[in-house]
Amino acid sequence: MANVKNNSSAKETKRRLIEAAGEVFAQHGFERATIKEITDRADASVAAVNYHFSDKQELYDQVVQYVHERGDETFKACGDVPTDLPPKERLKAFVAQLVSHVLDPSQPTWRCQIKTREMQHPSAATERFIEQSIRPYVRQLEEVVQDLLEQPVPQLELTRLVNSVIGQCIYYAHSRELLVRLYPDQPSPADVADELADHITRFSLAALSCWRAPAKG
Amino acid sequence: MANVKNNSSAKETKRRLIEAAGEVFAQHGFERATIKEITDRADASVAAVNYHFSDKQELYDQVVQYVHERGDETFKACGDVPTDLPPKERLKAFVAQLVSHVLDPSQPTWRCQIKTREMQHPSAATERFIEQSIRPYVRQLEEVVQDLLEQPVPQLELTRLVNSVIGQCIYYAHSRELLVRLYPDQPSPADVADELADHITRFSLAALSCWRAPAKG
Amino acid sequence: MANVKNNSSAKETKRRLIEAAGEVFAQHGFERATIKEITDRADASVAAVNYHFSDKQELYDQVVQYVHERGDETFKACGDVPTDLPPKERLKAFVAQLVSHVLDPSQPTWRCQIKTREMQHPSAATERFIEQSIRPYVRQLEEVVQDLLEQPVPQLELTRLVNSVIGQCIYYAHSRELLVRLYPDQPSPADVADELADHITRFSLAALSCWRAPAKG
Amino acid sequence: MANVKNNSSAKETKRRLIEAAGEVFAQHGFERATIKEITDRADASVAAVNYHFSDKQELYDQVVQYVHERGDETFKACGDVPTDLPPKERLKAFVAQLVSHVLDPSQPTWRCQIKTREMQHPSAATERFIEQSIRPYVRQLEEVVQDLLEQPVPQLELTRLVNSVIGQCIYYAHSRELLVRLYPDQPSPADVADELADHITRFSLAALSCWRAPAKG
DNA sequence: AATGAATGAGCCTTCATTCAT
DNA sequence: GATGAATGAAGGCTCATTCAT
Repeated sequence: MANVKNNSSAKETKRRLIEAAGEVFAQHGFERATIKEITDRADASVAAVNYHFSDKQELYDQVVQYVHERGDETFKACGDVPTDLPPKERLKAFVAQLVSHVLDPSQPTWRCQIKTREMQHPSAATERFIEQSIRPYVRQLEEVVQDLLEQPVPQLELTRLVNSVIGQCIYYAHSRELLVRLYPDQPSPADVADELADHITRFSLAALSCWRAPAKG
Repeated sequence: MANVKNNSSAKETKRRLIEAAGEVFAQHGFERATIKEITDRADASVAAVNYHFSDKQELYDQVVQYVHERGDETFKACGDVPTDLPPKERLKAFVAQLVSHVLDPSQPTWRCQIKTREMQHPSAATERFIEQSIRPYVRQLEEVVQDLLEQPVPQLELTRLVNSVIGQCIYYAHSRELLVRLYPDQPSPADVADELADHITRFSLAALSCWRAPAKG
Repeated sequence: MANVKNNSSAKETKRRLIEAAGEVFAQHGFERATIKEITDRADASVAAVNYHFSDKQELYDQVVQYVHERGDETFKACGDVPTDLPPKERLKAFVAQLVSHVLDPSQPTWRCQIKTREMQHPSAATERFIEQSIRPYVRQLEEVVQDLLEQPVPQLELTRLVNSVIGQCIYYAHSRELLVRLYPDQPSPADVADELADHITRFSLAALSCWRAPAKG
Repeated sequence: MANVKNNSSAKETKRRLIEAAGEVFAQHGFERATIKEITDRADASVAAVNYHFSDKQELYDQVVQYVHERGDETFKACGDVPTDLPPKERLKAFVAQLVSHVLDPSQPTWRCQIKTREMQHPSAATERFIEQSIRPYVRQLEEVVQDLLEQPVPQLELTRLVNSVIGQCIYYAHSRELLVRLYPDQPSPADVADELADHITRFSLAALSCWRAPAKG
């Protein structure tokens, strides 16, 4: 009674549910998250989830979908980095994109947490995301790295070089909780994403500029 | 299998339960893991968990404890790296220790998974582990990195340099599932841990040898 | 029987549950009473208890509440006994009210049993009942007894006189099981409540009319 | 280890178990009482109960037995009241015995609680106790009351007169919790058992001395 | 004689899901 | 279109009891 949910069109309700589900799934994980908590936050009834979505699972899937949409944009933006830029600039752009993507403080925290969870146990939607967004990104990054080297290197070595770059970036997202504890007095990574991107770029450029192929076996 | 419970001392049973719990917790996470599945694998009754441990939670805690014991050994081993070794050798030793720790193929897979989960949402036991094992390791690594540089750098910069080294190592553990999908044809990281450690060492040494302080502002 | 759940509004279901719970709690006590037995009698599923009430405990509390509601009416009725009636008549009215309250054969047996249990280990609801219903009753009874005496008596003595009256009444409720065994051939107290009230009134009037203060010390 | 239970003969252990069980059964009731709590208090292992007694039930029965033994003594003591004493003195003695029995402060509290519980739901042992101890007591009390009256009264009336006497006594035991709440500032009944016995005797004597048979119909 | 180890039975509770309205 | 009412399934936990030692 007096449950005035103004402009509660079906779409609006679905959006509220996804938003709320994102928070709850991020906080508790899929299993521990309860539909009741989600619908409470979304100001809906428990039956609403099974009405608008078929399942708890289906709701989760759509949350994941929703999370990846932003990622798609981010990574596609890398496709727009002009190919005629100097390789150093291109590396800088790629690193900056990745760092700002995983640390973007304008994004609600739960998106990053969902993404981290998904990367550990990829669902179908995430596998698609890997293929459609991450793989092209990695391919292009490989090109950039190869351009920065004096001579061609075999694929395996190129992959590892790229991994070294990406690993530095992802670390701040994956090990967030560890870093908070190890360095409680340092600024939160999300607040200095620019500085970190700059640091990683310089570290990687330094390494690549001095790179020598390993002596075999 | 192994339904022989003849020499079932209390300790033996507890060990079996922890072992089984490790697998199940790693596979499903704390919530989804059921005591029944654990006790089935350990060939015990569900009540056994509440007898030997008081709780499902207490069982999980002891699993975490058990996991960290190995980690303690690994990281303490780094304390034994002779301090009079050349800095390059020391870096190599530290990287090798970390990589082999997170990828150690002789360890059951679930230990790594539990550790990853714990690092995302550290329990009390993990917080202790961070303080007692990881922090000393990081401190020493900072010294090594500083030694490799021509001149002293401020703490924040030193921290980020260390992060760049560690990030490369952890990446192979954290993004295991992603890497499997991106490079289905490449050897599993765990099988070439030595090569990876070598690569990361060389990449980091190259970067540090060319390192220049960032221009301020 | 009565498996017709057609007009099953929420209130109706709650009522059925409370009714059934009353019987079962009375018969077995809180601990031994099982939700299953309650819901079986109420023709509901075990989960219904946690839906309509949150707890087994909450259900019990509401049963107690329900029991006391009748008591409230009874004792409040004593407030309506005209104060200008002769004291003998007022005593008779008070005794009759109390006896009929504790023995009321129109009430299901379980109400009395619950009340007895509660009086032995009062819950919060029962403490409220004591304050709101019993204490005013006792106060008024004290006045009546004082009026029946030739001269004022100290509070402690007055209290004991009132206790002597009340004790006679309650005995038939508290020692029901004992009386059944001692006097198997006598009519059940509940069936001769009027006679008992009359007897107790006459016994008490006789005592009070001859009452002399005790010799001190 | 170092579990020095000096002089722990079998009998001694049984006694400790019964003592502990009495406390726990009194506090929690049969169902809620756990063997673990009992054996903890008795400094024994949980298996000891099933070893020394066969059952939880059997343990409870022996506790009841133990409780009634004291009652037997008390009530049998009434048989020793000289029959040639004046009826008033005999009444006084009977009331004093009953009051001191139910309020005896030298007895652990739990005996009274167990007894109260048992009177509400008599077990086999209690039924025996009723027959062997209470019935003779009531018989004798009936004789005393008859002696105090000017003329013979029918059995039913005699019974009710006796009930009026007994009811006053038992009230202080049964309604202990109620009295504590109604009169928080008055002395505990157990501490003034003598005064109460005196009061009840005088009240009853006053009533009986003025007693007139009810007008029939 | 006494107990540590282990368990089966049963209970309360939670939760996703269904369905009549 | 949306929900209050209700439930089946399953899980964690407690506890009296058993048994080998």
